[in-house]
Amino acid sequence: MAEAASLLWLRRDLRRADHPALAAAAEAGRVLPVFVIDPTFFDDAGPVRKGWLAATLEALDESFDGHLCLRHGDPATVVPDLAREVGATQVHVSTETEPGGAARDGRVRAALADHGIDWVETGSPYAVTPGRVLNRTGQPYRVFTPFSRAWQDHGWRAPATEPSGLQLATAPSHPDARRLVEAALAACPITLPPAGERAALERWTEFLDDALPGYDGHRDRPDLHGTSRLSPYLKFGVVHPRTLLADLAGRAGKGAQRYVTELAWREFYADVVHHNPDSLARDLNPLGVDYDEPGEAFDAWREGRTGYPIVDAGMRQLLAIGWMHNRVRMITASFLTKDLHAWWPAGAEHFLDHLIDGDLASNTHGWQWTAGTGTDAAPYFRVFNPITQAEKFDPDGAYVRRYVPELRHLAGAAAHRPWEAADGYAHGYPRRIIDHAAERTEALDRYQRARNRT
DNA sequence: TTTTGAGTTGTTCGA
DNA sequence: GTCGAACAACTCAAA
Repeated sequence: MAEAASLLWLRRDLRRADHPALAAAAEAGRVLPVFVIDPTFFDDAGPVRKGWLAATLEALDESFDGHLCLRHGDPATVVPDLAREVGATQVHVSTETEPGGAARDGRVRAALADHGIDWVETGSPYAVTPGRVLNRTGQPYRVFTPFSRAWQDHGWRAPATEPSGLQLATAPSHPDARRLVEAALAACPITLPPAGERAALERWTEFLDDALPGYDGHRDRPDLHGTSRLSPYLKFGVVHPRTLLADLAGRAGKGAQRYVTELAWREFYADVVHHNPDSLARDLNPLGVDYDEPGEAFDAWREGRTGYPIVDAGMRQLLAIGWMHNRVRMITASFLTKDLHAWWPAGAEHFLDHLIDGDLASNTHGWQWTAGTGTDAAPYFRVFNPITQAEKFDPDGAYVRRYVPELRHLAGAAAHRPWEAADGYAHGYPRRIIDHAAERTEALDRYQRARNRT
């Protein structure tokens, strides 16, 4: 059943609202929305990431009234084949800026050109497409704050209006693709948040009403619901940052400004990766520090049994719900890099495997920030103290008790120091695997030695 | 061109 | 308990 239509190949834009590429495709006539499960990316993904993608795809199919076409295979073959199958002369996409995806798009575009099919890019996953914010000498920014100012000065478009009278085309999904989605849902080891656009916008509305005024003060508190928890939706473009920025524009106050700044971080790291694609695999600013190979301590870190309550709570939260509070990401990352002296990619990979919001650019550069090898001119002496941090940001110990049952008998902040309680280890909580003060000194020594070598 | 000020998220020590 | 200084040195941006 061939019907002339434009293809809308969806990737990191799994939504209907505020979707410039959808609007552009609709202008050309009927639209066939398609998602291609690319083994190159899919096969290596962990069960949590696969599960979240699958749940998001199901919600997307529902929002397209069952018209989402699922295919499986190399997009350079699958997309041209599908275009010819339905007689499409245009393939519409949102620009992919991440290096791996951009390289793939280059191949798909070339394959389409062989068949005389047009490739049309409209919009990107960012308010400002990476590469567009430059300083006055035409160079990219490498420091966040100036970037953030220039990014806000640059500004962004108003949200795209949803095309009226959208005509959807139909093409059968591939049985393999359907099976993979169903299998991914069945194999997902955790309870996922509600997937899809409606759930994302409901969460956003709730956040605006309840938490935005206190966001600036509460965003650092893992024991509170002070953050928007929209990152899993931003990851697949279920909601676009421009939509959020438009909602924030009418709101005064520190909370709104702070949220804009947090969105700027996401855009900054995408921009840094755009200009430095190699920094996904290598240190942006190598320091030449000696690192230890991952061993038993690394396993203890991953499984949340380091004996440091806030670290273990964070690592267990990650495994339990596929998400970790940002403050705790920093604490656990500092622990791995500074207390256990591991090179950051081991930790970054573990995070990406388990986070439902795992974003390559933000994750990689967040880790490099912690390791002191990224964009920030990080003072080498910035080593997080897991106890001080816990007492500051989880003052009542509620976060620790939520994820570490062995410490639930310790009231208040005492949960952060089981070694000081007579019954601290009564319920099997592990002893500390390292001494923080000693490892802090060791980390500082290693950074010092590296500096002396250069 | 040169200079100056700033840089997400910290910790410790000593007064 | 609280507070300010010290912990180095470098890059970047803007005046």
